[in-house]
Amino acid sequence: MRPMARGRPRTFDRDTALNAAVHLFWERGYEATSIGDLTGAMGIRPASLYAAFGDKKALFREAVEAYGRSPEGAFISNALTEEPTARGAFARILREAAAIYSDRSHPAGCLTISAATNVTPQDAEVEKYLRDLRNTNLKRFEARLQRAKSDGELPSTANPKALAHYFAAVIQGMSQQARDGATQETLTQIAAQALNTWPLPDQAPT
Amino acid sequence: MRPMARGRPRTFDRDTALNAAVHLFWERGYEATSIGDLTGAMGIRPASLYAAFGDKKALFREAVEAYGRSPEGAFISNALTEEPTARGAFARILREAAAIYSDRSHPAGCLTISAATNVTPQDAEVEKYLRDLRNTNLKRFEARLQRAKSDGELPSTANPKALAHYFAAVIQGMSQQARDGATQETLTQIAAQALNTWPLPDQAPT
DNA sequence: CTCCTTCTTGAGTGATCGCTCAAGAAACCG
DNA sequence: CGGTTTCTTGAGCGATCACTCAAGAAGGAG
Repeated sequence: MRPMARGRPRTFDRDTALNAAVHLFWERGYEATSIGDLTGAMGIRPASLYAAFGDKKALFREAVEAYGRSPEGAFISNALTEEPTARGAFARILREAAAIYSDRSHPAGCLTISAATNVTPQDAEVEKYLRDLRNTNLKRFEARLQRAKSDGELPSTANPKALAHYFAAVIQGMSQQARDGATQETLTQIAAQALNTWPLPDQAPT
Repeated sequence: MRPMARGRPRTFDRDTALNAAVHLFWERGYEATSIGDLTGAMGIRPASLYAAFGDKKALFREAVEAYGRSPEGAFISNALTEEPTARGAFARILREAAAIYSDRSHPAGCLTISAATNVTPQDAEVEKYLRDLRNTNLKRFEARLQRAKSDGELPSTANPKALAHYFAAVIQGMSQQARDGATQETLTQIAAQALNTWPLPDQAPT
């Protein structure tokens, strides 16, 4: 049960403020975004931020989780669970990445890929947090491709782990290209080229 | 002519100190590396650093230039100028990237790709400096592929710009994978998969 | 030797970092 | 109404940031 609200109510919308933090972390990354930047964008004072979210690292983790629930952050998981074939899943992932990473209504590229690249040793746990997320996605890729191999969608010579790393690398490269200014058209061409390597299935016996 | 050395000579080796700076910037990136980190690794005091290199941004630019002259930073340019065919050049680039990015004798991945991903607005020029380097490499890729198309090495249907972005994305993804812990074997498999998409030449008339 | 130049040393600049605290304000409960 | 709880406000904490300065040290020139 949700306890009754007691005391002075919060004067700002927590989700709205969190979305502002997502935007800033997405654009600049963890350490390059200061508490002052955050309170400015969220429209609150530092003490309110700390009362509502804990400290900067806890706010960042909440921001990453919120990003992961948003359409821009969830499209990979959605494709993996919704598409019946592995090829369909990766084709959709690449196509949607091209559209989302270059969408100018939000920062370019992927927050999980680029928000904690340059950190001081004291924030190494933040870097590890995102790296673990990336490597978890890698394992999901590999598991989906292993299933495709077992199902016969991929040939018996296919290497699920190598293919998983390959598609992960292409997606991370597309994120970087988007942050460097690539258009949706260009990213879509990268995606199409990447999908050209999809292994042909075993020849049916004649 | 080199002017005569006057005044008290420098007590440290400038190139050795610069290499220490390269290593730190490569590992952590521009803003996550403090002057204190640098002076500690270089074995000098702040005033000596400023006397020898100017300010932090000038030191970073010198470090990037030194990286670009090192084998780890020059291998792409070397392959483009030394290999007679475009396919040979990109095959070599991908193969060497797999070896260099995962080499544990220095930080993982590519400095140009990862050293200025997360910067505050006041250091935006540093981010732009590396981005311009990346986009210059992209143009070199495109020019080499355009030449291959003119030479008939690539089919008349090939899209040099799209291929350039594709290979750049794969290389940037390989750098990220290396920083996330991928081994040389895994990176080599990514490289092989990427090269599988090389367009087949026009069929010779029969 | 003295003079001149340049580098090194040690201390310290103002600004910004993440974060906190005391006091006041705004809700509900009885 | 008073009492309790929680949030907001404004000021400011110690630490670290990039950077600088005055004084001294180490070389060549004359």
